[in-house]
Amino acid sequence: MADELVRDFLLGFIKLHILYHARKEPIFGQEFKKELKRHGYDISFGTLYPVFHKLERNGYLKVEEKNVRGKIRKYYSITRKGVNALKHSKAKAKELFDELFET
Amino acid sequence: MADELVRDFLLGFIKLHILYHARKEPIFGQEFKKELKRHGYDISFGTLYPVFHKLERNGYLKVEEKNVRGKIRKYYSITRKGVNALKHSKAKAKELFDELFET
DNA sequence: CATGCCGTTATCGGAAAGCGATAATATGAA
DNA sequence: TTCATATTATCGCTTTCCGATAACGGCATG
Repeated sequence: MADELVRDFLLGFIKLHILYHARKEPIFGQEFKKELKRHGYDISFGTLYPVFHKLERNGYLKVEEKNVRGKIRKYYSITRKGVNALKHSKAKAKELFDELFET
Repeated sequence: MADELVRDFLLGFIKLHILYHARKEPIFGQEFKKELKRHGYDISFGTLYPVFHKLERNGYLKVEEKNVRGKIRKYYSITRKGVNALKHSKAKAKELFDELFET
Protein backbone atom coordinates (compact mmCIF):
# COMPACT_ATOMS: atom_id res chain seq x y z
CA MET A 1 0.00 0.00 0.00
CA ALA A 2 2.78 2.39 0.87
CA ASP A 3 5.19 0.58 -1.36
CA GLU A 4 5.87 3.64 -3.47
CA LEU A 5 7.04 5.47 -0.35
CA VAL A 6 9.32 2.62 0.63
CA ARG A 7 10.72 2.51 -2.88
CA ASP A 8 11.41 6.25 -2.91
CA PHE A 9 13.18 5.82 0.37
CA LEU A 10 15.23 2.96 -1.00
CA LEU A 11 16.27 4.95 -4.06
CA GLY A 12 17.62 7.75 -1.92
CA PHE A 13 19.14 5.28 0.47
CA ILE A 14 20.78 3.03 -2.08
CA LYS A 15 24.04 4.93 -2.30
CA LEU A 16 24.64 4.68 1.41
CA HIS A 17 23.72 1.02 1.21
CA ILE A 18 26.26 0.47 -1.56
CA LEU A 19 29.01 2.30 0.27
CA TYR A 20 28.26 0.35 3.42
CA HIS A 21 28.65 -2.97 1.64
CA ALA A 22 31.63 -1.87 -0.41
CA ARG A 23 33.32 -0.94 2.83
CA LYS A 24 32.93 -4.45 4.23
CA GLU A 25 34.13 -6.16 1.06
CA PRO A 26 34.34 -5.61 -2.68
CA ILE A 27 30.97 -5.97 -4.38
CA PHE A 28 29.83 -6.36 -7.97
CA GLY A 29 26.59 -5.64 -9.77
CA GLN A 30 24.94 -9.03 -10.19
CA GLU A 31 25.58 -10.14 -6.65
CA PHE A 32 24.53 -6.86 -5.13
CA LYS A 33 21.28 -6.92 -7.06
CA LYS A 34 20.56 -10.42 -5.77
CA GLU A 35 21.33 -9.35 -2.24
CA LEU A 36 18.80 -6.54 -2.53
CA LYS A 37 16.26 -8.95 -3.94
CA ARG A 38 16.72 -11.30 -1.01
CA HIS A 39 15.63 -8.39 1.15
CA GLY A 40 12.63 -7.79 -1.06
CA TYR A 41 13.93 -4.89 -3.11
CA ASP A 42 14.02 -5.12 -6.86
CA ILE A 43 16.31 -2.59 -8.49
CA SER A 44 16.90 -2.80 -12.22
CA PHE A 45 20.35 -2.80 -13.77
CA GLY A 46 19.28 0.27 -15.66
CA THR A 47 19.16 1.96 -12.29
CA LEU A 48 21.94 0.16 -10.50
CA TYR A 49 24.85 0.39 -12.92
CA PRO A 50 24.59 4.13 -13.44
CA VAL A 51 24.68 4.54 -9.66
CA PHE A 52 27.87 2.51 -9.43
CA HIS A 53 29.36 4.52 -12.28
CA LYS A 54 28.55 7.81 -10.66
CA LEU A 55 29.90 6.75 -7.28
CA GLU A 56 33.11 5.76 -8.98
CA ARG A 57 33.28 8.87 -11.14
CA ASN A 58 32.89 10.98 -8.01
CA GLY A 59 35.63 9.11 -6.18
CA TYR A 60 33.62 7.22 -3.56
CA LEU A 61 34.32 3.83 -5.09
CA LYS A 62 37.21 2.33 -6.99
CA VAL A 63 36.84 -0.53 -9.41
CA GLU A 64 38.97 -3.54 -10.20
CA GLU A 65 38.24 -6.04 -12.95
CA LYS A 66 38.63 -9.67 -12.11
CA ASN A 67 38.32 -12.76 -14.21
CA VAL A 68 36.15 -15.24 -12.34
CA ARG A 69 35.61 -18.56 -14.04
CA GLY A 70 36.19 -16.97 -17.41
CA LYS A 71 33.91 -13.99 -16.88
CA ILE A 72 34.85 -10.41 -16.17
CA ARG A 73 33.51 -8.95 -12.97
CA LYS A 74 33.95 -5.39 -11.80
CA TYR A 75 34.54 -5.37 -8.11
CA TYR A 76 33.88 -2.08 -6.42
CA SER A 77 35.49 -1.21 -3.13
CA ILE A 78 35.30 1.93 -1.09
CA THR A 79 37.88 4.72 -1.21
CA ARG A 80 39.08 6.90 1.63
CA LYS A 81 36.80 9.63 0.36
CA GLY A 82 33.98 7.10 0.36
CA VAL A 83 34.65 6.12 3.96
CA ASN A 84 34.53 9.72 5.05
CA ALA A 85 31.41 10.41 3.02
CA LEU A 86 29.70 7.35 4.45
CA LYS A 87 30.53 8.36 7.99
CA HIS A 88 29.30 11.90 7.45
CA SER A 89 26.17 10.84 5.59
CA LYS A 90 25.27 8.26 8.19
CA ALA A 91 25.40 10.90 10.89
CA LYS A 92 23.21 13.32 8.95
CA ALA A 93 20.79 10.60 7.94
CA LYS A 94 20.55 9.44 11.53
CA GLU A 95 19.52 12.91 12.64
CA LEU A 96 16.66 12.92 10.17
CA PHE A 97 15.74 9.37 10.89
CA ASP A 98 15.71 9.68 14.67
CA GLU A 99 13.16 12.45 14.46
CA LEU A 100 10.74 9.99 12.91
CA PHE A 101 10.94 7.87 16.02
CA GLU A 102 10.66 10.57 18.62
CA THR A 103 7.72 10.13 20.92
CA MET B 1 31.93 16.72 0.65
CA ALA B 2 29.28 14.04 0.81
CA ASP B 3 26.52 16.55 0.55
CA GLU B 4 25.18 15.05 -2.62
CA LEU B 5 24.68 11.74 -0.81
CA VAL B 6 22.89 13.44 2.05
CA ARG B 7 20.71 15.31 -0.42
CA ASP B 8 19.79 12.14 -2.28
CA PHE B 9 18.89 10.58 1.03
CA LEU B 10 16.76 13.58 1.93
CA LEU B 11 14.92 13.47 -1.38
CA GLY B 12 13.89 9.88 -0.81
CA PHE B 13 13.17 10.59 2.81
CA ILE B 14 11.17 13.76 2.32
CA LYS B 15 7.81 12.06 1.92
CA LEU B 16 8.13 10.26 5.22
CA HIS B 17 9.26 13.52 6.78
CA ILE B 18 6.21 15.31 5.43
CA LEU B 19 3.82 12.61 6.62
CA TYR B 20 5.46 12.63 10.03
CA HIS B 21 4.93 16.36 10.44
CA ALA B 22 1.48 16.35 8.90
CA ARG B 23 0.53 13.75 11.47
CA LYS B 24 1.54 15.98 14.37
CA GLU B 25 -0.21 19.05 13.01
CA PRO B 26 -1.35 20.57 9.72
CA ILE B 27 1.53 21.98 7.70
CA PHE B 28 1.82 24.29 4.73
CA GLY B 29 4.48 24.83 2.10
CA GLN B 30 6.26 28.00 3.14
CA GLU B 31 6.56 27.01 6.78
CA PHE B 32 7.65 23.49 6.01
CA LYS B 33 10.32 24.77 3.67
CA LYS B 34 11.64 27.07 6.41
CA GLU B 35 11.63 24.24 8.89
CA LEU B 36 13.77 22.17 6.55
CA LYS B 37 16.09 25.12 6.07
CA ARG B 38 16.54 25.52 9.82
CA HIS B 39 17.87 21.97 9.75
CA GLY B 40 20.18 22.83 6.90
CA TYR B 41 18.20 21.40 4.02
CA ASP B 42 17.25 23.60 1.10
CA ILE B 43 14.45 22.19 -1.01
CA SER B 44 13.02 24.31 -3.79
CA PHE B 45 9.31 24.92 -4.19
CA GLY B 46 9.65 23.42 -7.61
CA THR B 47 10.40 20.18 -5.79
CA LEU B 48 8.28 20.60 -2.70
CA TYR B 49 4.88 21.54 -4.09
CA PRO B 50 4.68 18.68 -6.57
CA VAL B 51 5.45 16.31 -3.69
CA PHE B 52 2.60 17.72 -1.64
CA HIS B 53 0.31 17.48 -4.64
CA LYS B 54 1.20 13.89 -5.29
CA LEU B 55 0.80 12.86 -1.67
CA GLU B 56 -2.63 14.45 -1.72
CA ARG B 57 -3.58 12.96 -5.06
CA ASN B 58 -2.64 9.53 -3.77
CA GLY B 59 -4.68 9.96 -0.62
CA TYR B 60 -1.96 10.26 2.01
CA LEU B 61 -2.72 13.91 2.76
CA LYS B 62 -5.83 16.03 2.71
CA VAL B 63 -5.81 19.77 2.20
CA GLU B 64 -7.79 22.63 3.67
CA GLU B 65 -7.50 26.25 2.60
CA LYS B 66 -7.35 28.86 5.30
CA ASN B 67 -7.23 32.61 5.17
CA VAL B 68 -4.47 33.75 7.48
CA ARG B 69 -3.96 37.51 7.76
CA GLY B 70 -5.41 38.01 4.31
CA LYS B 71 -3.43 35.27 2.61
CA ILE B 72 -4.57 31.85 1.52
CA ARG B 73 -2.67 28.94 3.00
CA LYS B 74 -3.14 25.31 2.14
CA TYR B 75 -2.86 23.28 5.25
CA TYR B 76 -2.10 19.63 4.71
CA SER B 77 -2.95 17.04 7.31
CA ILE B 78 -2.55 13.31 7.24
CA THR B 79 -5.31 10.86 6.31
CA ARG B 80 -5.96 7.44 7.75
CA LYS B 81 -4.29 5.95 4.70
CA GLY B 82 -1.34 8.25 5.35
CA VAL B 83 -1.05 7.10 8.95
CA ASN B 84 -0.97 3.48 7.88
CA ALA B 85 1.51 4.19 5.11
CA LEU B 86 3.76 6.10 7.47
CA LYS B 87 3.71 3.29 10.00
CA HIS B 88 4.48 0.67 7.39
CA SER B 89 7.16 2.75 5.68
CA LYS B 90 8.86 3.58 8.95
CA ALA B 91 9.16 -0.10 9.73
CA LYS B 92 10.64 -0.96 6.35
CA ALA B 93 12.96 2.02 6.41
CA LYS B 94 14.13 1.08 9.86
CA GLU B 95 15.13 -2.36 8.66
CA LEU B 96 17.33 -0.83 5.99
CA PHE B 97 18.64 1.83 8.26
CA ASP B 98 19.56 -0.46 11.13
CA GLU B 99 21.80 -2.48 8.89
CA LEU B 100 23.96 0.61 8.37
CA PHE B 101 24.68 0.70 12.08
CA GLU B 102 25.41 -2.94 12.64
CA THR B 103 28.85 -3.64 13.98
C1' DC C 1 41.27 -20.79 -34.66
C1' DA C 2 36.34 -20.15 -35.45
C1' DT C 3 32.20 -20.45 -33.30
C1' DG C 4 28.91 -20.40 -29.78
C1' DC C 5 27.88 -19.98 -24.98
C1' DC C 6 26.92 -17.41 -20.96
C1' DG C 7 27.88 -14.46 -16.96
C1' DT C 8 28.32 -9.86 -16.65
C1' DT C 9 28.31 -5.07 -17.74
C1' DA C 10 26.58 -1.22 -20.68
C1' DT C 11 23.32 1.60 -23.02
C1' DC C 12 18.87 3.33 -25.21
C1' DG C 13 14.67 5.85 -25.16
C1' DG C 14 10.64 7.23 -23.04
C1' DA C 15 8.69 8.55 -18.65
C1' DA C 16 9.04 10.74 -14.34
C1' DA C 17 11.29 13.72 -10.88
C1' DG C 18 14.21 17.72 -9.43
C1' DC C 19 14.69 22.57 -9.48
C1' DG C 20 15.60 27.58 -10.26
C1' DA C 21 13.08 31.08 -12.24
C1' DT C 22 8.95 33.06 -13.12
C1' DA C 23 4.03 33.59 -13.09
C1' DA C 24 -0.43 33.47 -10.99
C1' DT C 25 -3.63 34.10 -7.12
C1' DA C 26 -6.00 36.13 -3.44
C1' DT C 27 -6.65 39.34 0.09
C1' DG C 28 -6.04 43.51 2.91
C1' DA C 29 -4.23 48.14 2.85
C1' DA C 30 -3.61 52.62 0.98
C1' DT D 1 -8.82 50.71 -7.83
C1' DT D 2 -4.31 50.08 -7.39
C1' DC D 3 -0.54 48.19 -4.73
C1' DA D 4 2.08 45.20 -1.81
C1' DT D 5 2.74 40.81 -0.10
C1' DA D 6 2.31 35.99 1.31
C1' DT D 7 1.53 31.96 -0.77
C1' DT D 8 0.89 28.54 -4.26
C1' DA D 9 1.55 26.96 -9.12
C1' DT D 10 3.88 26.08 -13.30
C1' DC D 11 7.52 26.10 -17.13
C1' DG D 12 11.51 24.30 -19.37
C1' DC D 13 15.58 22.22 -18.83
C1' DT D 14 18.36 18.69 -16.71
C1' DT D 15 18.89 14.48 -14.42
C1' DT D 16 17.27 10.02 -12.84
C1' DC D 17 14.53 5.69 -13.31
C1' DC D 18 14.01 1.47 -15.52
C1' DG D 19 12.68 -2.39 -18.65
C1' DA D 20 14.46 -3.98 -22.76
C1' DT D 21 18.10 -4.84 -25.45
C1' DA D 22 22.82 -4.85 -26.87
C1' DA D 23 27.66 -5.56 -26.19
C1' DC D 24 31.71 -7.63 -24.15
C1' DG D 25 35.13 -11.16 -23.10
C1' DG D 26 37.05 -15.25 -22.20
C1' DC D 27 36.34 -20.40 -22.16
C1' DA D 28 35.14 -24.73 -24.29
C1' DT D 29 34.48 -27.48 -28.03
C1' DG D 30 35.34 -29.31 -32.86
